[in-house]
Amino acid sequence: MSGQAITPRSVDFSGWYQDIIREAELADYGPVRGTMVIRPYGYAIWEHIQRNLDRRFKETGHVNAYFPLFIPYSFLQKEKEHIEGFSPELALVTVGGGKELEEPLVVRPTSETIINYMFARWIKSHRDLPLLINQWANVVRWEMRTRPFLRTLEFLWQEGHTAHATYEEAEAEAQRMIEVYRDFAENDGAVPVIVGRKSRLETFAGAIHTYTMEAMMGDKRALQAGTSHNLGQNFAKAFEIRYLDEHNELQYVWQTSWGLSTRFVGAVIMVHGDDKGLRLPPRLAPIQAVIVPIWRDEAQRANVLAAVEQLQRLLADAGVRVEADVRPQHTPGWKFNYWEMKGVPVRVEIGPRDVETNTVVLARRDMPGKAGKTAGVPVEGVAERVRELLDEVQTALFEQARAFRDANVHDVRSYEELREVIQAGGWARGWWAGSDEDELRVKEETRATIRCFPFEQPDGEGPCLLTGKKAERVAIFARAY
RNA sequence: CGGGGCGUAGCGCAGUCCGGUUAGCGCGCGUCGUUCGGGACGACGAGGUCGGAGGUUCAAAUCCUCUCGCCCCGACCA
Repeated sequence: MSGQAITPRSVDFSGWYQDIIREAELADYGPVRGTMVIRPYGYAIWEHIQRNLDRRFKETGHVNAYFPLFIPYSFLQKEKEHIEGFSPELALVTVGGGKELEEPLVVRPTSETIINYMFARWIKSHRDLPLLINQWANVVRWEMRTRPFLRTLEFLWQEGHTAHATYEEAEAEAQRMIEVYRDFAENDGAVPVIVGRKSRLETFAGAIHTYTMEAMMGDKRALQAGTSHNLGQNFAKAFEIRYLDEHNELQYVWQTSWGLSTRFVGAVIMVHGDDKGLRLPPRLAPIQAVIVPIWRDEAQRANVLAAVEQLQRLLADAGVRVEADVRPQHTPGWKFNYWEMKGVPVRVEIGPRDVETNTVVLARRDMPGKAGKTAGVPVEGVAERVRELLDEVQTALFEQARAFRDANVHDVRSYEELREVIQAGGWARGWWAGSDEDELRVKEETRATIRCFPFEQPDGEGPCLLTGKKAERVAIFARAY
């Protein structure tokens, strides 16, 4: 912890992002290019992401399991589009125990193949369906260009894999899970998202439909924050996953897969962070309230520390994740800055004046300086007040991010308007009936891609912004991470 | 993989063009003292194979060759 000021966000977003990761002690670079060490504070955020997602998965009937890291290379080749999509970024193990392996092993880039291989052995009857499984795991994708949390050679995620009797059930599941992600992102992460379907070009390798939630970062670039796929019967046919239906006839299952990764930590940083550091949504914050004591002499110190201890217990008993920073070597001012860098949503200050009046000072991270500070808050009922404040911060962060997002999504009617909006860094929304080639052309000329066709669509139809043809839906274009 | 930049103390950098005492500075770190309501101050101190290898030279952080790594911008992607 060097304690230095970080690069201002407006000067160099990328530099700012990296500074935050270092200064808030979220992660460090690993010795191998493109790898990162997730440090305890960063990992704690991930643990809260896990906890909140896992609860939702269980509530929707899913169970956790674990599948192997190594996958026979031949498994990936069974699904044509899947292998084509992933082969450029595979890590292969060719030597084991000092001997050349007969068949190389793939370090999983995702687990559809190995999980579906197992599904084929487990699914016999319609009574075995639906099969709803999730796994928490690491995966490896040999990316060219890496960035902490957003794209690393190895990352942590969860991947859900399900099998159903009908297309309709699988489709419902794929959409249910993107809705679970949206609920999590917006309510726990305070990250507003636009949910929709990917274009054919952007659809997952091996899927028939890919759903996504797209979030706008502080530099207005888009980030795919979670995806859900309707895999149709592609893998079922590749792995012979069949069941006997009620009429004693063999049927292929219909499947989904869905994932959300440590990338979401990057989203939280880039959506909420400011020039003072991280701003964590209370529901994901490892520490929700930090107590900073203030004293001048030994007598005051004893009194203040006694009050701090009492306060800490009050808050902890009320279910607030609280920490007291009693380190003697730092001044209060230093600690204010330190915990602001760490993004702790609420700070409780307690000094001699407060002890005398049996009050505390509360400060909220989302509002800068004095505006977010309230003095003279009675200790009596302080836990309730802190809990309310945490809810207020949670809501405020979400509203702020949503206002920013909404202010930067622009409706466009022509290619010219689209170019202008993209050039200015915003998101462009417009009627689209273009072909894959048209989409590629837009990408080549503007570096923007179709992020999704939002579920939320305007009524009626309109002329395609590029071709002028009749379009039945709008697409959102943006430059993305 | 193309383009650009950079490797000197934990972090940020100066020194490199033009070779020459014991390689500096700020922050951080340790001890002691004074401090403490928005990044305190003083004194003393610890910390370096100058990314690596080879070469040129009386002498290399500095010049030459090779090499490794990291960051940024592109193409590819959660």
